[in-house]
Amino acid sequence: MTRPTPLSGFPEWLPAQRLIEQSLIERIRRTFELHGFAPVETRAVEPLDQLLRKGETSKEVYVLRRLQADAADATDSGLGLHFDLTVPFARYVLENAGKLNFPFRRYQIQKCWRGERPQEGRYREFYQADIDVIDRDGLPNHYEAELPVVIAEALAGLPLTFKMHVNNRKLSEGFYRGAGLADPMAAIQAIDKLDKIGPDKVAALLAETAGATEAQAKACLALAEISAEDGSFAEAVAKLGVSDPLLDEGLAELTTVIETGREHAPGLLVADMRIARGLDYYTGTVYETFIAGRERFGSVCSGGRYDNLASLGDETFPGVGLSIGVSRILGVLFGQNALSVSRPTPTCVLVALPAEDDRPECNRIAAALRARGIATEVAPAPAKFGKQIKFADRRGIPFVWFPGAEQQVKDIRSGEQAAADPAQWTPPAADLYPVVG
RNA sequence: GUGGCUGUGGCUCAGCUGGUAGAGCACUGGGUUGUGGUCCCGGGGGUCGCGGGUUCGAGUCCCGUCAGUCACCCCA
Repeated sequence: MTRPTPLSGFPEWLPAQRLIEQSLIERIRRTFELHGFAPVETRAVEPLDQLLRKGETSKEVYVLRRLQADAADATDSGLGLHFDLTVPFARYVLENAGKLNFPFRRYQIQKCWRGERPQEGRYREFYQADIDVIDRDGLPNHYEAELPVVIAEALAGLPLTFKMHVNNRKLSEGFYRGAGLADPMAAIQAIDKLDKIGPDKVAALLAETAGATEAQAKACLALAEISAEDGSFAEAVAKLGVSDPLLDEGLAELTTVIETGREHAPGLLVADMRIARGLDYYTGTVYETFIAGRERFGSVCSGGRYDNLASLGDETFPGVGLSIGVSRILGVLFGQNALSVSRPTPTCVLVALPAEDDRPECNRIAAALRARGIATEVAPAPAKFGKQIKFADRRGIPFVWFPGAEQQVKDIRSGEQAAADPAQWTPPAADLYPVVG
């Protein structure tokens, strides 16, 4: 059989990288729980109509089908792998509304799948770490200010600088409406392309899809120019001379978000009127996060407020959420070798095996160490001690244990060796588990 | 889905205008008789991505295909 080749877009890491990935996920998980978000895991698949109902581009959804299903088989109901965690969560909330307490704050760290052409920092199978707060009927604005603070803590300590760009759909929509545009939503989608196609083409697009006059297009572009790390953006918007009640609402909400961020996550947030986001279910604050110097990688943490994603009859469940692109951040970290791990295996102690007959004794030593939380393995086969030390050295295992009448443990980095009792001996805390840093 | 580039031991790569497949690292055995890392000597491992064509002869040239990769699109 020919050697299997990697599947593009479906990354599989070596143990050292997986340890780094796990430590990043663990760090995020602990922060989420520290802020009182409850864990949830949803199934990998959703009915296709659920996945597609909010205008997602259908071509990126991986569809699930039984190999034996024939064309006429109607029970082959059309399942697709989820492409994010927000849509499944909205479905989950509706399904369990009666058992949940609102406002409900949950986190979810799971794989997602998108059938796009992969490239650096973009995968077809990847981890997202998602927090959302969903309430019943109404959702106070302060949650939109709270979530970025949680994210800032989750990502703190990574050797990367994050900038979260924040805008508010009400602000944009109100402005466009106040400026007299017929189709504010079309204008939002046109402005979303500003970075890619430039102001000239956006102006043309505004005229074409949103029915903007030359002066209106100019006003839209002027709004998109505004950005600030503090509340001063509101005055800049006011200077453009457009007034609309929805605009005022958006300005007030965005000010709350920015000012809260200034206090609890200094340096993270920037109000940026050009952030629009393609998804049409957002109704308030929208977020996109970039790594300083790696803006081309795209957003590594995005989300927003959605008022209409989940509704049941006349009951609505408005929410706000943010998703960390764990795999994408990891891609950047691996790409610049920014993180390393002290060893590629959890094993802290290798028990040397003098002869096969000694295995029962070695197993007892290993059990005694494990009972006290020390990751231990017994050498695979009897061999000269030099070889067994080499075995440990190759794997970065810091300690080799020699059984016998007087048991000894050797730190193979320093060469220090001393008598030790498996019921007593403890390694330095830093050696207990692989350290990521 | 469209276009550019690239496919040679596990890894990084060399291989001339076509002439019988190489190096370093890694692995493994020994020197060193049960305490490693250095050093020295030896060993294993490759359908040259796959299929076809040109040729006396193809890793090398041509066509196709698959995979990887980058860009577009879209997004975490």
